[in-house]
Amino acid sequence: MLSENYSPLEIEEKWQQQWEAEGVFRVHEDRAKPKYYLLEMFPYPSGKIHMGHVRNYTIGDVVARYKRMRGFNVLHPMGWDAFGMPAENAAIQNKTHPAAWTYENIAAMRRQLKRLGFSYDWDRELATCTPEYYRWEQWLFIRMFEKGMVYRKESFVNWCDPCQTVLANEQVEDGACWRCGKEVRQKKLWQWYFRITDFAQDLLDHCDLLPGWPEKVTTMQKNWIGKSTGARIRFGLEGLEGGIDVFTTRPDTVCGASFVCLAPEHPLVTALSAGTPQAGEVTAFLEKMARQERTARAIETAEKEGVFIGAFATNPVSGKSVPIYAGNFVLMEYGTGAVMGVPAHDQRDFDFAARYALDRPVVIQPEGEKLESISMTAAWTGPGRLVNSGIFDGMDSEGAKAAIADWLEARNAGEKAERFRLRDWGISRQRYWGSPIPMIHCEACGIVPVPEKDLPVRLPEDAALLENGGSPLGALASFYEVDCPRCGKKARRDTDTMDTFVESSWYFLRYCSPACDTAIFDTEAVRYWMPVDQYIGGVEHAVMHLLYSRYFTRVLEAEGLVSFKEPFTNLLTQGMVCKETTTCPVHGFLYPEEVDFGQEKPFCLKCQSPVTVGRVEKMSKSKRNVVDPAMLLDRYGADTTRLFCLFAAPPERDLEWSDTGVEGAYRFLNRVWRLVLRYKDVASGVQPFDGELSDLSQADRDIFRKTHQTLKRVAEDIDRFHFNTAISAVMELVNAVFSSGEKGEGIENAGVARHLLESVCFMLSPVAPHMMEEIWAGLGGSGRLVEKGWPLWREDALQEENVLIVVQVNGKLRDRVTLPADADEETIKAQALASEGAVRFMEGKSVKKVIVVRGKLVNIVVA
RNA sequence: GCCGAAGUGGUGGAAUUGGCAGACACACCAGACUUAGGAUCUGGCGCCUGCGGGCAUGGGAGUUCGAGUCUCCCCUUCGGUACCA
Repeated sequence: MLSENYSPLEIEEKWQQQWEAEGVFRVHEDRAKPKYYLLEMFPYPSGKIHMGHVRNYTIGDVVARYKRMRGFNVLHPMGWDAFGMPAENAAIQNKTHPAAWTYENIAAMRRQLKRLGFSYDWDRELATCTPEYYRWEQWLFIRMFEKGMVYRKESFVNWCDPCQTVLANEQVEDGACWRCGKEVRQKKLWQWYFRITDFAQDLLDHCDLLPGWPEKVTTMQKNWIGKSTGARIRFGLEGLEGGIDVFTTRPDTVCGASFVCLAPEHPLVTALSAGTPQAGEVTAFLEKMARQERTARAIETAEKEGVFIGAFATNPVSGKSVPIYAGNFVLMEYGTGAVMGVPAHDQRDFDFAARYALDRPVVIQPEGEKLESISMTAAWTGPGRLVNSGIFDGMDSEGAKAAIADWLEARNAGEKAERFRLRDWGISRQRYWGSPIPMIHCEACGIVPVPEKDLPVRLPEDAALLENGGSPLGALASFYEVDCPRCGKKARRDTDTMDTFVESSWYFLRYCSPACDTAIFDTEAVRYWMPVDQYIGGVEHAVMHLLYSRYFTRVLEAEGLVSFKEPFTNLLTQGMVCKETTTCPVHGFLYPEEVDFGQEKPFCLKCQSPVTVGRVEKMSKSKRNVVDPAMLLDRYGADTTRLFCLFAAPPERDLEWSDTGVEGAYRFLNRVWRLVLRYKDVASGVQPFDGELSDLSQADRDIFRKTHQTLKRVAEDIDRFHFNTAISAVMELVNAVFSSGEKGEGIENAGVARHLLESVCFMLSPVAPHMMEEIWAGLGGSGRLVEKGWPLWREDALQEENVLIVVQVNGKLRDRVTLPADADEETIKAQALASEGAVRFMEGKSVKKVIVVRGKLVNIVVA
């Protein structure tokens, strides 16, 4: 039944069809079994899969298949994050419809994923661009609106010109758009916001309650949420009513304030400077600031710049009068938009004071040092004792923070305060290919949600997509002209669509009951499957997607729709797939086929210049260092591709592409095939050996023992996601069988051979499922491997008869002795002391101490 | 600047708790089989060596009978983040 040669393509197609026909990966809630929800981040349907997908989904598939074999009821779904701008851009370029483009891509990528043999329950497939999906997103939006969790406001937003849309703060990287990389500018716009900041504290607190997440990711989330603890302090306005609120993390330094500085956008700047001699200068400064891009202002490590606005403030603690400035380094959107300037104890304030010749009184004296205002070259930001601070003199800075805040609170001039860096999530997008926001603007009634019976608000198919600009829905009268659901008068439908990150913030819940058309999800199904036991994806989603998903889960919990706060119990962030780049001084990055590597020094085939075979970087089209998975599948098949991805590097680390590495993976599978051919006749028609070890010959006993040891090692390695060492353990076993066969000691006992072949088959089946299925069937096995239990190892069969004991003298390896595994400590010690190597190095010295570690080593300490 | 992770042969990487550093693989070298080998099988493969051994996990100190692993300092690389008050 097994063919002479391993022919992957034939085998793979056959088993993929078989699995599909039998529906072996279909799952249902089964309360008899423990559940395991395994999820990989779903892809954007760009058209074809890349190596990053292959790696991500291979890791997931190994775990899914393994967990099934370990008796879990495994939910392993796949779907499409299908809304987004590439579809729209492609539509404009190719004159197709985004929907057509998207569905074609989905079909193509589905075909590719199927070719890789992933064990998905395809019956649960979903695409976020279908009305069946986004209908529930609109439903939830309305529910959030009714509870005040979503609101509308006009403010400055990040605007990307090429993409013609708004970006959330999380979507701006280094002042540039996360998708197209172009610089982002600020624009004032009416936008819908999710009140994610309401959950800032809760999201932060639970970062420490996610032991299954990499610390790296929780740290990034904590930093993003960015909580600062300090105080709000109210400075009085000299000669006027009211005051200026500043936020500071260092209330202990308040007596060292020598100025107050406002953000240029702060309303008090114009109000206070009006009518003063400085008014003209202030206006000029504000105009200059307005002209400068706000992000540019933030990016530049620009020199501090400001202007005195002609007014003075009163320090509520010291009573001192200080000048008020407007300055470029103060941000309106953080804190209160105003700061107290303490030059001696804050570096920014120090720089600003240096430029405008402001005082820098010292109010914190560090231990064992004496700071002098005159001689300081940098601010002292460490701890110390308070000086020049009136009644607070002598206190330590840490204690003074609370004391001063309390003192201020008692006098109604301030209080302890907390600030978060996290801002509300702006989700309006002025684009077409997204979920319409289900709201109607009525002149009489204000903002009115679309009634539930009218959901979904379908995305119209006939919107015109314009090369540059304007919201496509905003130009489509048939879409926006509606009657107010409340008063019936003419009203206007909201023409923005939602950020596509909204769809990916709850898709994991929808997989539990993807066909449910009466609710966002079936409560019972969610109760059974959620939370996701293991989530796998790229670390690039550490902030955006993972934070939004945690937020959404909290919203649903607050609404009583789910009974947990954290959607993902365990998270694995896999590394990138990288490859070396080749650069020509004239033509830039080159494709490998544009280079002649045959010469001593490789050169560019276009211009003959010598090229640099450069850094190993993430595979990307622009760097021209991509490997197309389709090519691998055609050449080696899915099993080899999967094996390579798992063997070449541990999952969290970057995987460096290697042509010869793939060859190696292919070679190993061929070797396994030959091993099976060698023993399949002996092993056919018998049961795996399960008797007494003493009934076996020495050689068979060694193989049998090694097989059991390998079963244990592989299970433990997969449990902790060390797929590379799991595979190497099987390689060792295969090597051992080959080399014992070479010595003329091939396996004699048919049961031992059977046990070996079956074990190899089970152990490799999560990695190379097609080939193993073929072998299993060829050996006369019944059923499908995923439905089988993982073979258990026998404790008694793991035990070695003899152990190798390392003999050290003063910690250096000097000899090795082989002893029966059950030898007692005295025997071990005696044998070690008598060993040749030990004797030689102990000569002329006296033994001080002998350390015996049973089963491992003896260390003889001499002097 | 701040936060985090990582530095081990020519290369990718092993080494659950402190206990033989370099498993497994790639590359390379040699042998066997062969008309042939880019197939297969077998063996070798950290560096130095006077063949006794010595030195080796980014560098330096420390703890320990014993350190890739623990502690402290420093260096490099890669991520994240930044006038956040």
